[in-house]
Amino acid sequence: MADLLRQNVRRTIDYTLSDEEYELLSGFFFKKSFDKKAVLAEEGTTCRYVYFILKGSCYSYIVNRQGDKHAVQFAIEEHWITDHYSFFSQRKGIYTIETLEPTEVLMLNRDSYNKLCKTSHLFEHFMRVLMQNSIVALQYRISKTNSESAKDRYLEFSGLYPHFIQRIPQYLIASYLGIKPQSLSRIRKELSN
Amino acid sequence: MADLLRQNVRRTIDYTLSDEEYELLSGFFFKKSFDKKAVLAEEGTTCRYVYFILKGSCYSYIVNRQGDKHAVQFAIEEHWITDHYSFFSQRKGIYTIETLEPTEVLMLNRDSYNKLCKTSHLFEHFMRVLMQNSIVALQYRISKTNSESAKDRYLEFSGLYPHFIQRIPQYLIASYLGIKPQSLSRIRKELSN
DNA sequence: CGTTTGCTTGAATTCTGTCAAAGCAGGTGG
DNA sequence: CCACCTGCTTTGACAGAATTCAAGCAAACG
Repeated sequence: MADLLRQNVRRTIDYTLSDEEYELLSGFFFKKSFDKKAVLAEEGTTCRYVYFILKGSCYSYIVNRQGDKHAVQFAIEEHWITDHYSFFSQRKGIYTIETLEPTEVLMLNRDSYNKLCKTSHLFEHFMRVLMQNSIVALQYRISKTNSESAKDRYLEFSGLYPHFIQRIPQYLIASYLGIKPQSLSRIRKELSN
Repeated sequence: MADLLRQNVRRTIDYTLSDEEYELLSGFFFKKSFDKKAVLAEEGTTCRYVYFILKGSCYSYIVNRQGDKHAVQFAIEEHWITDHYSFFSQRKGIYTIETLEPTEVLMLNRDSYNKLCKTSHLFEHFMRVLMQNSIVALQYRISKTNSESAKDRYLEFSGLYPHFIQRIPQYLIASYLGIKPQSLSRIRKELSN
């Protein structure tokens, strides 16, 4: 799909951009391709972009004091990803974002983001609804993390995001679910009986 | 503070509402008082309002299959709370929101919320930034839940929200942190040595 | 003043993590 | 084209952390 961004706007706020509107909007983004394992944003340095995935996939993770990586978010085609903390505050990032495959993205920097929000009520609306949806998902994830067993969380995850199960290595899914790869392996073994 | 809402707008988007703007805005809200343990929103029924706390405190929780309550969010003065999922989708709620003390709130229903967003770029901006801030906090909480021990999570929580420790019963804080009250009690004992 | 509610503590159990090793698959270079 | 390497998954034995069950206690409440 060439106009993945236009499609995303339509899906999100049920509004179809005219050709002029679409041209205007996409003028603020620029397209870029990354290899597998490329770093889009790095802990310790300011995250300067929000990324919209056109093709490929990536994930964000945090590193704790012991040096372990913990997956925070996955993003595939038509998903948005950034270090929200760093991007909005312009402070040092706390997450690293890395591609899982060769990946093509649209990038929007902070100035463009601000300008779009300021000059276009429609864009601000779009962003508000995107964030609304994120909050719903994040809060749901938190409540499930605290109230369900690892097995049930895995079942729910694989039900909600079957395409992720295909494309994302198991040790990252384990870390996303807050368990070790060995534990996930045992859960899967138990479920296969 | 009489104009807690005006103060919240100023703090959030660094903009001071004129008297007319403030009058116009607050005309969409209505004020209401609740007893302790009053239910503001209930699992299974559509959540019709977002609440802004003027005085008092409340919390949202989810109930799992085993019937255990799990605290999802706490809200005190100048905080916003709702069942985001239900409020925005207008479907049956998945969280219950209950007061912890006698509590005074401003309530905004879905129609007013929509109308405000549609007619006022400023309000939409305000909401967008509120949500942006929520996402930062929620994502941070998820990453810490998955990467830190219960002890470290408690230490961080009590450092970030010392006022919560004062006002919120320990068993709810335990549930917010994803552990049992007995475990939190043991953690606190260990920390006091 | 008795009842309820929340916090603490102990002992036994269950679940997840840790450590170590082996198996497996895909990719690379000889 | 095959052998090897590397990264990921699986498995087993054991250690450790959190839960469960149960009891006791103190403060708050009606």
